[in-house]
Amino acid sequence: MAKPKKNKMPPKMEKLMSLCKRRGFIFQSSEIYGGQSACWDFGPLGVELKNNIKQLWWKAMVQENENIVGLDASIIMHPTVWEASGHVEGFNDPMVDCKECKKRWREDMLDGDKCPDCGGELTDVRQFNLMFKTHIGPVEDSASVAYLRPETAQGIYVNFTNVVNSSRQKIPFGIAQIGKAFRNEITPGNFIFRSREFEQMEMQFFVKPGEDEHWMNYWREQRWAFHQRLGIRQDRLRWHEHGPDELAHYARSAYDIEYKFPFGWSELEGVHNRTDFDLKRHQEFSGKDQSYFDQPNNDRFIPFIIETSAGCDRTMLQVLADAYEEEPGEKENRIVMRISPLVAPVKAGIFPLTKKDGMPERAREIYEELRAEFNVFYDLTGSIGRRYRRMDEAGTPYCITVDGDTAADDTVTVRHRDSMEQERVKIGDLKNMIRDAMVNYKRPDTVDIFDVDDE
RNA sequence: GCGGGAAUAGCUCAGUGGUAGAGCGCCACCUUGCCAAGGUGGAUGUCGCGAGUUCAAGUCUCGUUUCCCGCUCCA
Repeated sequence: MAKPKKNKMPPKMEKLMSLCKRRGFIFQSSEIYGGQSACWDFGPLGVELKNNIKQLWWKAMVQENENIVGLDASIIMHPTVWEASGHVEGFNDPMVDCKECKKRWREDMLDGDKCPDCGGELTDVRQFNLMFKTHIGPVEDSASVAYLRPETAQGIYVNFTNVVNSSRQKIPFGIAQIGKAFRNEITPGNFIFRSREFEQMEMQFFVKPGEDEHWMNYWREQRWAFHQRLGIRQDRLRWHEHGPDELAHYARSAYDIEYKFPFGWSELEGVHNRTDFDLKRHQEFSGKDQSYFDQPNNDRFIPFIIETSAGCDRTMLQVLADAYEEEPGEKENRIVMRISPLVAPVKAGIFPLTKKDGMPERAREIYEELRAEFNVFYDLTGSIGRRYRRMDEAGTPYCITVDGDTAADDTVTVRHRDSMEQERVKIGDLKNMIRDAMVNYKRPDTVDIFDVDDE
């Protein structure tokens, strides 16, 4: 098994990053200027994949649940929001470094002024603020200070009463949002796993106190099912329950879904019981009533919140890492991305077998027909095998080839990415074939030559 | 921020003081009836940046910037 080398990331991560750049999934931000650390740009294939993941999440939340509605809140919010949320206090960590062993500690977690590890002398306290600070208006004085949101959830909480009053939703109901969040991480890294600008997919579910643990269980099941829908290998997913010492200040219980990345088991998303902490705090800081009136039962209460909070970029990295495989080939390894057709950036490549006998023209006709419904790709450059392999790296599930028989019987060769098998398919059946694959995809059980040991 | 590593073509790298290189990839044409075949031609570099030493610096010295890995945290 491949062990990570010193000063190196795991081999599979290097391979994956290389492919992502080569094929146009992910580029480093501002690369021509030397790069901006922990910021990433999504290329032509990457933005398709990411959009597909977001659309699937939105469908699973908003479209398939009549008691969940959407929201798109502003990134810059009133600064008091972050006092109420605890971020101004909680995201300001006083840090000290040991002058001897160079370890870093949170000053408020230490007893003395000596390093707990080696007993060395510690540096003076430095404040680390995890929130990006900016200024509203042209003058940089303290009155105009503002923060980029470090999480999207608060945009939902502060709109709770707006949604109740405008949408006629009754508890229990949820508000879903996809959006960017920003954290000035001290330790970003592992490709897009932890970046300073990232995207969250959050659904906050408002429930009656006492029914909170029931809904925790319900949403845990729903979120687990989502990853199966993404076509992720199940043996690489697990739950992690937060122990009492891990729980955030707002949480009563918390579960994380973890994925076995090439760099180890890491958190993908959380399902948290946030109690009535958030709405109570906003009621306190804003002076506006945040309670909900249950008319049929003549009952007034501040709802509990069950939060499902997923990292969009992490989910994308999960899909990419789970998909990446190398198989021994005759000359060199075949690299194939086994991405589910549901979220694959390109659903099919359409090729003329040769440039003769009107094949390019016929292939373009099919291309025009299919691209009205799917993202498909036309290519006539290089040998047919080379074109197949290019599509393997893009994660394209089907290659459709027009050959000499096509003109006679209106059939094409369909080459399957996962099995590498070929079959004749009627041109008129192509759309249904792709639609069906997007619903019924089953990832083959394959051995990953880069797989890491269990921890 | 602290410690370590690194920076040469799109990618992987070679080049230890004397004209800037290879493989792969990319583009064009030829060839090609199904898994990175072959041929011909082509584009692409202030060797991260700035000083210094030297007749001469990708190469030696100093500085600097950036990235990567590790350290507290989390989506």
